[in-house]
Amino acid sequence: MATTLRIVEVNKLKTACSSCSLQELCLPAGLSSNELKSVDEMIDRRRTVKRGDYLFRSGVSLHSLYAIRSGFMKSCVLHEDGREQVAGFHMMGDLMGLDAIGTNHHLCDAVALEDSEVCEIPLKNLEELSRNIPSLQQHFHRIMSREIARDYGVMLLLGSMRAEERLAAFLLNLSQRFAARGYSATEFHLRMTREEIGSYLGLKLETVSRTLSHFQAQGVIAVQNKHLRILSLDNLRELVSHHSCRS
Amino acid sequence: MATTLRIVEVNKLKTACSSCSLQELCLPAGLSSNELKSVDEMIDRRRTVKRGDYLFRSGVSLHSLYAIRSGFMKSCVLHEDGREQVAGFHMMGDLMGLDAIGTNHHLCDAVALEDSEVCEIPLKNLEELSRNIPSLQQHFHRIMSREIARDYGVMLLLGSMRAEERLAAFLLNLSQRFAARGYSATEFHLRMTREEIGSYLGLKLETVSRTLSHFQAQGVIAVQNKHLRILSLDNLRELVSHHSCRS
DNA sequence: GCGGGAGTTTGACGCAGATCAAAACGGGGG
DNA sequence: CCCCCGTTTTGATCTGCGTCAAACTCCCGC
Repeated sequence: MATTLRIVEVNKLKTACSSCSLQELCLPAGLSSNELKSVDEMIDRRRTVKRGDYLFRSGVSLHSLYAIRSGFMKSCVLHEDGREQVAGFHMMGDLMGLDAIGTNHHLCDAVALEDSEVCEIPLKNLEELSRNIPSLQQHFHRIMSREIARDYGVMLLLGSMRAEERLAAFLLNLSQRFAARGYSATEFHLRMTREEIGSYLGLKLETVSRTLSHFQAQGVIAVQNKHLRILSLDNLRELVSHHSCRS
Repeated sequence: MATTLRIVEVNKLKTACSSCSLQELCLPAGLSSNELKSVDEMIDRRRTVKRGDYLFRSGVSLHSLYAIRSGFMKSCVLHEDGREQVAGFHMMGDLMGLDAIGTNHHLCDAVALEDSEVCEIPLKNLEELSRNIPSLQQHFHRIMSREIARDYGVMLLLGSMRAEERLAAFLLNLSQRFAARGYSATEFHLRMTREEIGSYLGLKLETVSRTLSHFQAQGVIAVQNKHLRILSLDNLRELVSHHSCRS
């Protein structure tokens, strides 16, 4: 894995929040046009991150939160002994950097899995603005809380599911998230490698590959390299909790 | 496991935040006495929860966050198929219920592992007050963020550690948290069963028991039933990342 | 103090998934 | 267009932990 720390800044060209198609993912509903204007001003700048580059690295101090406008990223926690684990995959509308507020230092790496574009939101600005716009404050709290909820789901997955269930849950989760963004729920491009999937799911890449092949043999999905088509969402849902009938 | 839903409310007897020994865990430093007074008023009431009782249950709507004043609790996420997993253990100074802000419904059960006392903090009050007291706002954000950071740690543990490492990490974590609260870092009472530890760590109770016995045989700890003494914190630290020398 | 049920320990065995290995594939750069 | 290297697939074997089972301990209520 290349370890170039190349962070490319491109345009200040501001696509205003008010005209952003991700508005309803990113911002609370029902902001007045005045409030929208304040939010626009809060966004520091836009930044592009090329595939393979870091948006931020573990250990560096927190400057801003980042809302993903386009592209696809992963976040990786690292253990002191060099072990590394993918903590999440992030797509348009997701907010990154929340884990760093507590200590003021990022505790995971954020790496672009394809060329991506993010909005940089200085935490100070967000905090100040949310003091004045209650619905923004609530929205921000909800976003943080949802991240906690997501993490609980991952813990459940890692702690009590077998390989097939993990993979099925993973595919369903991607499916839902793509669907929520207006893309197909049943056909999409996996932007991460088998190894990254494995790392996220606590499995080895061979197991991921084998399990995908197995799903394909069962006619639940069709995979060809990174192109994935879900043939039966229902079967996939059954797989999530079907295989282990123990306590 | 008894499933009585018995929530006992006892006294409104208010131990003011200003005289609470957990103040520095719970609240930001440097509040004026006026601000402290506002915080006092924000706290709705105190509640006691008997060992085995629920503080809140998964699915019910969020009323308040709960700060633990004394005692020990666990939170359990449940999967639709009945599987259940311990998502965390919580002690004095910890804030519970953060996962529910996103959906307004609790997504885990909170159960007392010993008689406990909590402060009930209506979310609305907290939000309003933190709009007026910036340091409180920041503090709250930090607390949520730290929960996310903690979850990342658990994900790392569940996704990439072997049984010995998990248990060692778990004991070290308890040790640190007790120490931070002024208790012994090397000698404490495990309030949870082997099964609950296992559930939290993604292991079976037999594995937990065996691994503890193994640690004892190595002279790293001394366990007798729920009483635990750490004989060498350093050895324990080595165990966390020593055993697996792979990528 | 005594009985019983929940919690714990320990042993024997099996299996899901890790590990090792090798071949096939694919796509990006020259 | 072709080469090359990173990725994926598939097979064979190994192993850590789960599973099943049985005995033992500790409380708690009577």
